[in-house]
Amino acid sequence: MNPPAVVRSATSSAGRAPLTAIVRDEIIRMIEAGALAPGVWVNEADLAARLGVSRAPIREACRGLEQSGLLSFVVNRGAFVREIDPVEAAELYDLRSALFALAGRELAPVIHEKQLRILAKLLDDMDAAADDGDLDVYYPLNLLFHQTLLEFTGNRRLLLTYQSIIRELHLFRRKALVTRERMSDSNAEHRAIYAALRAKNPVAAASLMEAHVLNAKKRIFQTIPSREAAG
Amino acid sequence: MNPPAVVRSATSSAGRAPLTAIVRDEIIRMIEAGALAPGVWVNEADLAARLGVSRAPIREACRGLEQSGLLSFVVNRGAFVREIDPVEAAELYDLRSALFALAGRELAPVIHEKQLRILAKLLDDMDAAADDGDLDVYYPLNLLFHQTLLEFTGNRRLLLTYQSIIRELHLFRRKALVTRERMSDSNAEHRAIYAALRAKNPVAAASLMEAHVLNAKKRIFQTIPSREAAG
DNA sequence: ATTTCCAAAATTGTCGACGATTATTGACAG
DNA sequence: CTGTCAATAATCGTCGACAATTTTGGAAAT
Repeated sequence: MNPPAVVRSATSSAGRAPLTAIVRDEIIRMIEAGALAPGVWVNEADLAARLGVSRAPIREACRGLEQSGLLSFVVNRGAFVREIDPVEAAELYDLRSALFALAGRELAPVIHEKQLRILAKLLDDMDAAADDGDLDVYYPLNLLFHQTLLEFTGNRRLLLTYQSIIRELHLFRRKALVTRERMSDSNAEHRAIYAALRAKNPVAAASLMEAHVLNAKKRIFQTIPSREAAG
Repeated sequence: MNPPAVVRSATSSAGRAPLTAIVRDEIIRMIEAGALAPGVWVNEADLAARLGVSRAPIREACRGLEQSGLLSFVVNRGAFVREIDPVEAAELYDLRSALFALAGRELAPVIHEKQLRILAKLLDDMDAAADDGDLDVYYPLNLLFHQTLLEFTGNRRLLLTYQSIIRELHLFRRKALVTRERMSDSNAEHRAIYAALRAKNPVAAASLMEAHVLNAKKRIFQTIPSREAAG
């Protein structure tokens, strides 16, 4: 008999975290790592065995992930990682642009020096990565830059909704053609946003941040769709 | 006996809907009907007995509702209807205003005559209700008007996100002081929105719709908090 | 070789059960 | 009368089991 996987020790001291939460995070991790690609079927028994738990916490976690748009259930066939088609991806980009603009409008009046320094550091790092043409460095920094802006607003709800949309958008697996030039262009937009925030100009920040997301949308859809979706 | 692949309708052939979905809808209904007030504990065994099912579908449904912000789980104590505090309510209003503005921006360029007539009818009905000072008629019409605008955009994702926020906001149970005058003011804003849409002016529509939600926010927070939450 | 059919295997949806944790009751002391 | 604390009851989180449904694999037929 296989010993239970070492999973139950997330918070050891007090009452341990419910298995459902652990499973939920693990599935999210697998999706983001690519171990669970869009369209792929989620085998409950298999996951249960691998995590050393029963199917109940698995199913509860999947129901949560269904609601957050990462999984979809088909009756008597189980749960599947959702596939985002171009139409829905476009809708998600529009949503994201509106939320990002809102973040800018809320952040500009209240941003302070310490926060600006953190952003400036990220901008420099991204420029360095762009000069090297190193997407593996640029991409996470880019995500972090956006997320940091959202966090600085102090609007918890806005951050959560934004993150949820980003996760879903991640299921739209069309790779944009990322060139050194595009990274530089993108970071130039970041610097314009930074300037508007530093100037504490809500209207400019909102406008630039909205445009920034819509430009990203354009770049994705201008890229010729690759033939890799079929499995 | 191989039916064409297209008509795999979920209605008749494949038996009944999963219990989880039924339970989920029932809990939502109870919340909206006030049978489950914010802060109230959701008794799993009780619900299971009343609906004639086991606890498994109940728990799965609750996990979904947790993710959509209507319930919150406390370890070893179960699920509770969430309570929205003023801070979070304010955040939700801001989100809602951004989404409503986006709807206006997207709808204005594409709205057509048939849709405008439907809106005009709603406006007239709301004015009638406002003249009568009948909130019980005005309030549902008001909800319908907003939802219809979202539907007309054709942006499914936007509609879903908006509805989710509205549901959560419903958990912030502070009653605004609704007078005949306020209903008239509100509907005057509706008519301004209608005019901007009819003129196919995205900028004006977005701006008016954003302001409309922010005015509603103001009205809620100007109302003196009532002593009814505790219990 | 392809299609049709049917039994076997796999999987889902749902249920009841059990230990662990939390809430409640009620005796008892101050 | 009030507060403490143990015994009891209620509830949660989790598990394994089972019927219904779907998928699989291969034999039979075209």
